[in-house]
Amino acid sequence: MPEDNPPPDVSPRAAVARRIAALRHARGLSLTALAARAGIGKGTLSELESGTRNPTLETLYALAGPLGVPLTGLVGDEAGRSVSDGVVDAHLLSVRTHDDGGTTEVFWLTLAPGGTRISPAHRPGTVEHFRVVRGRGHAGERGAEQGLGPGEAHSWPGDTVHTYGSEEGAEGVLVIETPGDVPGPS
Amino acid sequence: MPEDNPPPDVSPRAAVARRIAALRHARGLSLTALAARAGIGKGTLSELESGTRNPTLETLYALAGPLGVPLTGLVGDEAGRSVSDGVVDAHLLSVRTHDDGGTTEVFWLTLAPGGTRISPAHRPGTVEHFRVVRGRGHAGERGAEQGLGPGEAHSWPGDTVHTYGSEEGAEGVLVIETPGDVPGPS
DNA sequence: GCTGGCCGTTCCATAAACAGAACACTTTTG
DNA sequence: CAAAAGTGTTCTGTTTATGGAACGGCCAGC
Repeated sequence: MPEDNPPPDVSPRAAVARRIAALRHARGLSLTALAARAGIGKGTLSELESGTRNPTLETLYALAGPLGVPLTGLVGDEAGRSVSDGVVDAHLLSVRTHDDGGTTEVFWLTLAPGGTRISPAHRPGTVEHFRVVRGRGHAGERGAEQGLGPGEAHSWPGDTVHTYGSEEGAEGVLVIETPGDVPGPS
Repeated sequence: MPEDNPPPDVSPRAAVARRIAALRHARGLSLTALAARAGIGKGTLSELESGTRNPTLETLYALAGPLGVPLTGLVGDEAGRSVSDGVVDAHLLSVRTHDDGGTTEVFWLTLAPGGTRISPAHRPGTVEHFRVVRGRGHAGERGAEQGLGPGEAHSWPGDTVHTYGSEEGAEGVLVIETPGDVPGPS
């Protein structure tokens, strides 16, 4: 049965809702005040921030002005954001979803000097490719890491435990390919 | 004269309309095909591209996936400029300028079916790397192109004439490394 | 204690965005 | 040359996002 099992809420609606509410609070504006400045109904804004509504482009545009952000600041998804843990900084450049449900993610990876990060296994069939652009580093399946200098690349299965690291620091392009077509329940 | 000079149309609606149409053409998708992949009505998409509709957030999100761009790529101003000549669509994901003046550019390349593009030599020392993610294509120094399928990669010097092409269409990640060496004043 | 102002939420009628069908038109195929 | 398959646009009824009104909760000032 197609039970609607909403995961952790990845919907763009919830993300935008959170972002608007956060920006409004940061500006010290009340819901009523922001609605007035944006020229939209306060009920609209209320339900929008609670994630129960699916705003139109023009509603978002009306809000972007008074909030002092470009439209991309409201809808900005994870692309362009960095995830950093002090050792590895992964800057997501692109996400592609393919017909079969597989995805291709492209990251700019910055490895801090002297650090190593252990990454858990991803889903079966995942493949990772890392091309070093600057510095020297090492990456690959744990126990089978390969040293890499500028211009060198290495590929490995992402569905086992793997590591990234560098002694002197390194930067490069990381491509993660996740397969689609998980045998659905049918 | 009370001519209501129709403004250059700065409305977000028209801008998004143009962007979606441009991306769709660059991918070689028909309106019908894109609507199907996005899971939206074709009438919806038609009127959306003509600028007569005010799309909701979720409609935009549905389109972003099949078009292979983040949401910001649809509503953003220049977020990731695309250069297309009908055969090759190069979507710039990232540019890095290094200390020595060298640069690394990361593109998402979409090769239209049945086309080949000849690219002139870049500056000496430039190196290009192309990794195919979907479809099949060929790339490399002219006369020494290499056939590539999903997951395969090829590197070649960018300072000679080289080509990109595909019979059935292909997509992948292209990395162009330009050396520093700029006779900087210092 | 009341009273008035502002807060955010919930409800309502209207306008419009939606999916899909019907359409005219062009290109391909036999 | 006719049939078939493709293109994008226009029309339909249904769904839903919208602005505004009504509502209860909270705090200040008389």
